[in-house]
Amino acid sequence: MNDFQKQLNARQWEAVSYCSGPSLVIAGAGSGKTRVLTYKIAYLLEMGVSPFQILALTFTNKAAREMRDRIAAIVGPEKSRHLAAGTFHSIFARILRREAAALGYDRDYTIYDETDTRSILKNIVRELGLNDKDYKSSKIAHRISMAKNSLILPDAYSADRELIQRDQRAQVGETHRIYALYQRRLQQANAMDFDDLLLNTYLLFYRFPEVLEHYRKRFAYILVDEYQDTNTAQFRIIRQLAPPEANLCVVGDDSQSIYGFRGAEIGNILNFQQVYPTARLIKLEQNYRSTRNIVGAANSIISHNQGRIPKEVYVAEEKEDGAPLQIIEAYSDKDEALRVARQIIGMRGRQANYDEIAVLYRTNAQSRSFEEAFQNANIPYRMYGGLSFYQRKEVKDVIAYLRCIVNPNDEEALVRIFNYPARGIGETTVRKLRAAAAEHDVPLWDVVQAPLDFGADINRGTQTKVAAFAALLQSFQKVVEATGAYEMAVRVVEETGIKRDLLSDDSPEAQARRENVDELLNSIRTFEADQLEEQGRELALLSDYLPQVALLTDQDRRDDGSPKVSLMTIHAAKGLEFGVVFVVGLEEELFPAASARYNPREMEEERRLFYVAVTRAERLCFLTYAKARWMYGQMQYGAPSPFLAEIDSRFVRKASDFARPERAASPKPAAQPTPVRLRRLSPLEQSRPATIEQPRQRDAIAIGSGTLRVGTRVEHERFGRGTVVSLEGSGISAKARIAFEGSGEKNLLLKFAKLKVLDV
DNA sequence: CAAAATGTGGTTTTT
DNA sequence: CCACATTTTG
Repeated sequence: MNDFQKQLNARQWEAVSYCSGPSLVIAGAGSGKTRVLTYKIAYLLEMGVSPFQILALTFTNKAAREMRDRIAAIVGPEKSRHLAAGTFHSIFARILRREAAALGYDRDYTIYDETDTRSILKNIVRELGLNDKDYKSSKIAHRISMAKNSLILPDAYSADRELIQRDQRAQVGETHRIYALYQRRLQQANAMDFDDLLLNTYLLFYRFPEVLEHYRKRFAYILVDEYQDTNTAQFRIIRQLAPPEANLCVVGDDSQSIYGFRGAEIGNILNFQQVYPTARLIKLEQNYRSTRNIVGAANSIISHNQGRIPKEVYVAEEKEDGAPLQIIEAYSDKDEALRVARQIIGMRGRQANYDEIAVLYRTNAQSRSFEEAFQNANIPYRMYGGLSFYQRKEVKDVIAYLRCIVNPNDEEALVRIFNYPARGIGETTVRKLRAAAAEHDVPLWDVVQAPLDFGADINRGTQTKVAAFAALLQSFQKVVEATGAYEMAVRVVEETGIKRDLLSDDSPEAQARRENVDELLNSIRTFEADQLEEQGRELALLSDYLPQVALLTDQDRRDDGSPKVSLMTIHAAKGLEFGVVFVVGLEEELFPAASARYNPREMEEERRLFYVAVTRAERLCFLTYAKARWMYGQMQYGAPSPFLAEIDSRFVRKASDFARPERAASPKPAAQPTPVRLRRLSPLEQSRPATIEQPRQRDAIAIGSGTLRVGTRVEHERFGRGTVVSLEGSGISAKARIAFEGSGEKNLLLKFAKLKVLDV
């Protein structure tokens, strides 16, 4: 115990040892937050608290795994084994499984992913006869998700005039009806989407106080990581489980709240003390990660935000100043990537190894030029994000089979595998079967097993095929309760013809597909082995495997471990640290994102994102921007990000235009870059993009429906009515800047934008 | 039923 | 420009 205290600073120790009542730990970037969480749990265990009584909630599997591993390393695997430490979703999924019946679900419910959701929404939109231009599945999915995250059920949604009006303004006034149907369909399929795992947990506790009481008693100590990212549903569940005087410890940093766009409520952390008035506030402000320059720069960035929990992150006396942040200007996105590559080559071996370096960008689309440049320069890299392993077609296909076997009502999975591998059951047949199911209001699986009973009009040959398909699934279902998950999966791959299908093709792509399926099978085997060993079970079933695989992401996969430069979005980098960080694409319109420009709340989130990016760096931080960027098939010219000017000039240097990137061969680093004082851009400069060859300003440009001049009133399909502010370029590169009523100013390529001239 | 043509839209996304 | 989704075509 004394040991713990010695390994922590005073604040950290206070956070660890304060266990009687609620506490709010504000953990500045690099202040040892994970350390506090793990030591706190270890401390509780050492104090004799039973692991069963501790609930630790995180946002990622990775964070949960790390926490468990580190605790196990301190107190040993025995004591840490039975901790309820996991993501909100996985812990709640387990509770919901146990209590499924209370909510009218079966314990083997399926967890639907976004793809499943989108596909259902598309069907509903079609059935309701709504036009899918306005009712795009992504848009509807987002609205429904936001509602669920705010604990708004379909009935409440329909009754909420404000919500309905907001939807109507966005041309999706029927969203509430879609939502209601969507929920019905999920229930029918015995399925929950990600948001339901939270929503239904809340409902469970709300409707069944005795169930809540049970979990309240059980979880005497609750810890929450990354509290600034909780949404309303998560907050309300925490409040259910932890009454005002409970031993609740939430840890987070309001300055690192970057998921507002997804429903995270920064207010949860800002107002914590109002909900838990007796909460002890502990601030961890000493940064152990970064140099003085980096911390100074980060502080100056975040100081431009209003509405923060006051704190000043500082650096220990003995920590070095380090190099100032270096701003690198490039001519184009390609040039930017090239300069970054040269820097990396230059410092390789001396200042940093590949795996200590990260390139962080605002959008995934920016990764391309870096991939190219790194390939040319022979720099090994690993890209995070992009499409996940579990989203690959072949992986999803196998999982779809497994899902159907465990939960035959899982309609999305059933439809997916109907004709894979090809068995001559075409679209028409599926449509007929689904129609029959809808008409009789029964699960699709019932119709599949006896099409004629439900009046599905299909011919003799097709009937045979459908019957064979049904028999195949039934044969699996019969044995699934008594067969290990791995054996089941292997049998599926072999007996359904998936294996044959994959082997029939010897293209490199098919080879990759086989490897992916192999990897999936291996992961199932590993899962089973872990279960047998850890839980001391005799058999790990598919129904044990599926709930957790649905909650896995690509980040949960290991790679080969050879040193590589990391390429990722800033969002993906949260919680990580690197010796050297390149924050790239610091341009107006890109970072901060153009859409945030007129919205102070979003601007603050963008700024926090920038703060997160810079604070990932331990020793060196580079900030780069390109004066021109290839985007949407056009060269776009932009100005440097206004964020650059917000950094206190003491902590940055701008690389002189003549300073060459260091050469690998040179014994000493190149000459110190010349300091440049960043000043705020005057309004005039801001409005004029810093272009190399500025496109000519134009007085008038003719388009299909008339002639555009400054001041011309126009209408755009998506953005509505607006007024032309300026015109430039000609031919295919003709552009207009238009101030839209409601959606702000936009630069449009006339080649693409279908504008209608309104007045004459 | 798959390949080819055409259309579309294009932040971030821990689960 | 490029990734994708949908529609058309052999």
